[in-house]
Amino acid sequence: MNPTQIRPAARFSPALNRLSKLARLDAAAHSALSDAIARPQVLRPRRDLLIEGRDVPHPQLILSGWAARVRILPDGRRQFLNFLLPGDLIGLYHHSRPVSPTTIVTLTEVTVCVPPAPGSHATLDEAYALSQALDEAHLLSQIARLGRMNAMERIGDLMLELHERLSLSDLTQGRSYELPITQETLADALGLTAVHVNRMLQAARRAGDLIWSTRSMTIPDPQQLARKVGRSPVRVLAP
Amino acid sequence: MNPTQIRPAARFSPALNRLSKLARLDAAAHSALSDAIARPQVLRPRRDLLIEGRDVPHPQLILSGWAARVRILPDGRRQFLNFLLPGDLIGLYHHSRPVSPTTIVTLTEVTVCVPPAPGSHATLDEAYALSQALDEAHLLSQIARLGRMNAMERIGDLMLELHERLSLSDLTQGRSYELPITQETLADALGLTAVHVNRMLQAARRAGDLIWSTRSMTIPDPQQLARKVGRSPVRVLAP
DNA sequence: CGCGAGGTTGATTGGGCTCAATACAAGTGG
DNA sequence: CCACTTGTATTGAGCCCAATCAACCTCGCG
Repeated sequence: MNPTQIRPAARFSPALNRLSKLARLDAAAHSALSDAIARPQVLRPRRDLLIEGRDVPHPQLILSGWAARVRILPDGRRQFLNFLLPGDLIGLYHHSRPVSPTTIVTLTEVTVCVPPAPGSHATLDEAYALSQALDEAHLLSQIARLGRMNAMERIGDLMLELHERLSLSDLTQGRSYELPITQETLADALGLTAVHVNRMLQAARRAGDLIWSTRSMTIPDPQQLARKVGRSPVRVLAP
Repeated sequence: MNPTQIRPAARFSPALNRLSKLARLDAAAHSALSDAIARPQVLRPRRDLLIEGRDVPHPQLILSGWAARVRILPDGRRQFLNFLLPGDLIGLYHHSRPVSPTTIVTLTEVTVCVPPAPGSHATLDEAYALSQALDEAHLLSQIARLGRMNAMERIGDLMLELHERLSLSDLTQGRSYELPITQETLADALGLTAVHVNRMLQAARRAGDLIWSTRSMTIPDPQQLARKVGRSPVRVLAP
């Protein structure tokens, strides 16, 4: 079956699911979101979704594919600041005339839409706020990762985070998930070189911690890996 | 003159100034903020302002002193995620029952107050949103710093950022500012060891880039240093 | 005067980088 | 169908930046 023939609501259900799980959307919010999703926009890989220093015209919701915030140093060194996955919001600010603090670039083919403006549905606003809080928590984790973890721990920790995040939008298959990025991209997210990431991934496989093959990642024992790298799950909500 | 005898509005003017500069506060917002500032709370160094995983009871505004978000790894490694300076807001979330993603600890004696709740003054909300956007931009910078800069660049870049931020609240004296933290604290913010920070600070002095003495930092030529470490100022607002 | 925190210095080690070559698969055009 | 290109992954050798370990110094302060 050709995936383009699937109804948007079904094709982009991961993004919808994520927001629905964050806050229980009422019928009106859900319907407004569905309407927005019905007007998707597709971008090829390596296209800019936002550009550092430019005005942010409106927020966007990732419906499918992977993107990343990126910062390039004057001499060409590149750092991916965080990954943006289906269900993630970008460019959502609450002040007037916002300017993007970073460029956001697509890593794969990406589908986005313009979500309902904040302030129209209380439950949706709650989902937006939660999404933003999660985003902040992930940035903080990224800082600790880069500042105080060694290469092996960084990789393990990030792979666990991605599993955690993707499972929120039902994009995991048990202990596996699609990881549609190159080792070089991974390196630029982890503050390492591609060569070293390659060696560490092999070491992780030998240790039975991570199995990477053909754009897919498997974590045989997430609990054990979490213990090994000293990771605790991200939480922003009281139980 | 004993500083405790100064009126709160004057003593804590740096924090007030910062928020006033972010958005032009109208009289009502300014007065509400002044009322809040009139009920300050003082904390000694090394006290927790928020604890990771615990409920956030209400937002807080730093009136004086330095604090930091911190993450401790199970084996004791410590990473300061960002510094919190006078005028910075903490624990401001827009969803119900927020939980703090990190512990926040005072580095010096710190004065805080509970700022007016969001939603009561439009200009104040604008200032809150801008403050939050700046905060996010600084987190992103911290990620690039840790991921892709060497020790010397990290130090220069952070010292420039602090100068930039402190000047927003008029806490700079020309090219100098008070830096009331130890080299070990700096090391934990920069993902380095205290020993190495010490060596690099000496090298920076020899190079004429930074002059650190008795808790005070001077940047003889900010422009030149910015060029040297490849830094561009943080902006979140269209001009 | 003794103590402790913070700062300084030297010697050594090592994790991750650099440079370089090779392998391999997917296109792509002749 | 093959030659060629391009992007990605892999492997090896050597080096360097920052960590580690260990003294020692300085100063404020009880």
